[in-house]
Amino acid sequence: MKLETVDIRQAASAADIVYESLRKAIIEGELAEGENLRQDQIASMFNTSRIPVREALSRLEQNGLITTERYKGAVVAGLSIEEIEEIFEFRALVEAEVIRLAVPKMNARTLDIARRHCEEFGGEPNSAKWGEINRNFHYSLYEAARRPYYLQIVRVSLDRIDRYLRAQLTLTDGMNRAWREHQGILDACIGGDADRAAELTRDHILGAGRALIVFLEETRAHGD
Amino acid sequence: MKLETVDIRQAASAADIVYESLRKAIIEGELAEGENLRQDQIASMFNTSRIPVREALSRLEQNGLITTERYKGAVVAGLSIEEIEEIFEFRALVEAEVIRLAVPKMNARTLDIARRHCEEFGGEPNSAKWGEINRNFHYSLYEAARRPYYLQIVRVSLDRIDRYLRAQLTLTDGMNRAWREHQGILDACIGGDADRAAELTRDHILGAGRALIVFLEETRAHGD
DNA sequence: CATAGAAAAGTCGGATCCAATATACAATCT
DNA sequence: AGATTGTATATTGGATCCGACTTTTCTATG
Repeated sequence: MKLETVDIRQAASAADIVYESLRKAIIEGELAEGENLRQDQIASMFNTSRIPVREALSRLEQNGLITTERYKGAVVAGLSIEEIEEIFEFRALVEAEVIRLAVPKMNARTLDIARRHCEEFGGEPNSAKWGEINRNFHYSLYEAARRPYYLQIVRVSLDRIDRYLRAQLTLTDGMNRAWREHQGILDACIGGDADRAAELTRDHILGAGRALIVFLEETRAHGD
Repeated sequence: MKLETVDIRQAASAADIVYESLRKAIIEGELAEGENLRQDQIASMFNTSRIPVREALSRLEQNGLITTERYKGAVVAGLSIEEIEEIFEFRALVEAEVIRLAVPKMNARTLDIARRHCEEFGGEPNSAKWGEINRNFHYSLYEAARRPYYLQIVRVSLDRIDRYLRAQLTLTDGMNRAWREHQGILDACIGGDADRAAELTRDHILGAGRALIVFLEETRAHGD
């Protein structure tokens, strides 16, 4: 007898679940910058003890999403203008290289998936979904590079600024511009022009970063 | 009355201490690849309970130094040839950029410190100290870039391959070559030639990576 | 003697309990 | 009244205990 076996031990630990939930809540902006995270409170939300919560918080701190102070607790991390600039500069460097490495390895299927994500992006005015769609588009192209180490770092970098990006894109009219630039990047990939795809990706990220900085300097100057 | 004030809050938790100790032991190769890490064994070593140990292990896993499996425990992570290649490629990209950004900001003091680290490197045949000296040299130059985010990522990347690097450099004669290349990089920095410093750094890292791969393919092929 | 199955030991993840520290607030003194 | 000190509460970090799962060992049986 042959059975379709399923690995029942997906056994995501409680800590995994808490970690993923909090990560999602932070990058989507549900938990505001500076907000306190009480271990007890989180534990009761998830019907668990504080132990897995502490492990989750420890991981979040490693990834820069929260800061903790001994005997004081955890707060959602905010980023200074300088830190945001640095992260965008870094992303521009790394993601441009990733897509340069990816283009020669792309096949029709990759490009087709990316094209669908790109179109999806155009017709979607919902900001909550925007972040996911944006990620899907970029990652669908990056995957072809077969560079898991790069991608993991890109993911962590993006996590830290996703929240700000979304705010800026929905409040200003950055989404149309982002869409056009995505189309340009996709065209370069289809044409097999790795250098051009890299250059456009770099400009796309740096441009978004500059727009975000301008936006933040305005809002932060006028007190929220 | 004036007192010499001392911060009595020894800000290091037990988990911090365990984490740093294990990290050091792993990157210095004292804990061999594949070695099992038992929680209560480590706990008794540090005269503590398993709780801080678990937190330390969780952080080590986030940084890729160990892998854990539910109910089975943690083992020191090994890297495949492909993973090592990818990390070197990544380091070459990022560290070249960091030094390019750093050169225009270097002052006499920075260069003097770097020069001393470089000389120290030449006269030191002890492999245990080599890793530290190598790091000091590179970081003393990188610091000038004032890019904490880049540097943190460089640090984590280096942690993962430090062990292999050291093995290769002591068993083959890579140290003299590394020393010469360090001198070249330092000269470019002194001359204020950012592009040249970046190019040399890139070559330095990629060259070390290639040498390491050759070394590993030999040793791994012939069983240990 | 080999092997399947049961029992025992070892290990990990999570719950609960205790200690250390911080914060808020009331009491006291000038 | 204002500042300072003591106290009560809240919160975190660590220890111990318990249940789940894996691995190993032992035993019984063909």
